[in-house]
Amino acid sequence: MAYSNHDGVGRKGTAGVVAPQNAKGQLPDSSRHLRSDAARNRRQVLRAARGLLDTGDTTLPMNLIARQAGVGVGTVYRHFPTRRALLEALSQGSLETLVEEARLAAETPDPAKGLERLLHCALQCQLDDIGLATILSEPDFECPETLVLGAELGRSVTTILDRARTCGAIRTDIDSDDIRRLIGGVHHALRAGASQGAHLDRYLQVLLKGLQR
Amino acid sequence: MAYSNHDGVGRKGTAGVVAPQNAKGQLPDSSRHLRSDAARNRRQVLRAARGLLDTGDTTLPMNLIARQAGVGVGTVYRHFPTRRALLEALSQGSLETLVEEARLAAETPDPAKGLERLLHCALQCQLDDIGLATILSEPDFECPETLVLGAELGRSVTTILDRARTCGAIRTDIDSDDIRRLIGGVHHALRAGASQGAHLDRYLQVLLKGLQR
DNA sequence: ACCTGAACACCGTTCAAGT
DNA sequence: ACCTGAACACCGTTCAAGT
Repeated sequence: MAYSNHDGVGRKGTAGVVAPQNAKGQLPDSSRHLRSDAARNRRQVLRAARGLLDTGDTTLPMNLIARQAGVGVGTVYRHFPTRRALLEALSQGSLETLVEEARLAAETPDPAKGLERLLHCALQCQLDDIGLATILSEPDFECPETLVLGAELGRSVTTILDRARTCGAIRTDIDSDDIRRLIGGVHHALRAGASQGAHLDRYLQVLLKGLQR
Repeated sequence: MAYSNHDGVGRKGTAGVVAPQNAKGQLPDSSRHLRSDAARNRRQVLRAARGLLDTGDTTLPMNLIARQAGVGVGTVYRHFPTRRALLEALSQGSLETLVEEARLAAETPDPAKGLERLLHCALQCQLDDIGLATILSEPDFECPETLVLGAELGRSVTTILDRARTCGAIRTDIDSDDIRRLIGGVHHALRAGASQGAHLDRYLQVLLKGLQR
């Protein structure tokens, strides 16, 4: 995935080659015009936060992050005024991946297949990055970049739903926000047990069948 | 509901007439053999905690509870060694209600109707008491009383599933723990939006249809 | 511009001292 | 038996002082 190597640092497993460019070869807005020491601090903060998140700890204590990143707390707050902002920066790569997948899903010839593809990918992305799940569970974005991405995601979902509805594949009273919430619910159900993603296919089947007309 | 007036104090709305007996006319185990001042402190702690929980705040800060209850922190810890224990005591009444409803659901002649009744009630109970939702999302109970109730609930759910499976009403690869997780997921989905329970019927329909063979 | 870290309020948890 | 609350470690957040 070309989208994982911007400044959000890598997620668990990925080796963390931090390139200052996104897939379009531009510096992300949030890192543009940063003094080099500031950029470095920002990366360190994100790296530390990512480490904590991959632990499964979603609380992201600012003081702890500052300590692990080797910066003052104030620096963390300067770069990320709220925990939400930090979370959005951490998950930007995952969100970009999901947005791209949703776009592809919306282009799938068979609308039912497109919906299935969308839901599967959304679940998998949230399982892979709990930060993504966290920001999607509360859909008011703080950062301009993620706001744009979220809007694009919403449009793709709406497109898929419209097409699936038109061909009678799904019930008519479900909108894109319902999908967001239901996917969040299934994700929650998947996490609420020992074997995290082991039941993904089964629960996904339940959701897909449940959405049928 | 006869089960709401034990020592768990009332939930939101209920006027909080605290009777020291449960529906069977016995003192709950946790309040038996308590010195009268201890019993009073326990009630005060539960009352304060319930107030916080009804705010929607599920964090239940022990120090704050102690302050609001007018007792020392140590007293809170003495009665409730962990937050989980406190949560279980708070939700015992709701759990009893749900257990009773599940028993009735298991006796419903039509297994499909029984399942529908069970799921509807489980969702409604969790919407009514977020404490119940919290303890059910992590099914290892600490208090003997709630442990027993949880086991009984599990048996009813299993009974309902067995009967529904036998008559071909539902898929064969869903067990009672799946139901617990999926209900928790739908509950989560319902909370993830402005209008809390407004979509209950719709999401419940999705789940019920999804569970069909 | 940006960074630092002290400062203050607050929570978690324990435990010695009380009645 | 039971209660109190000081004590210590730690987090959230701000902000004056620095470079």
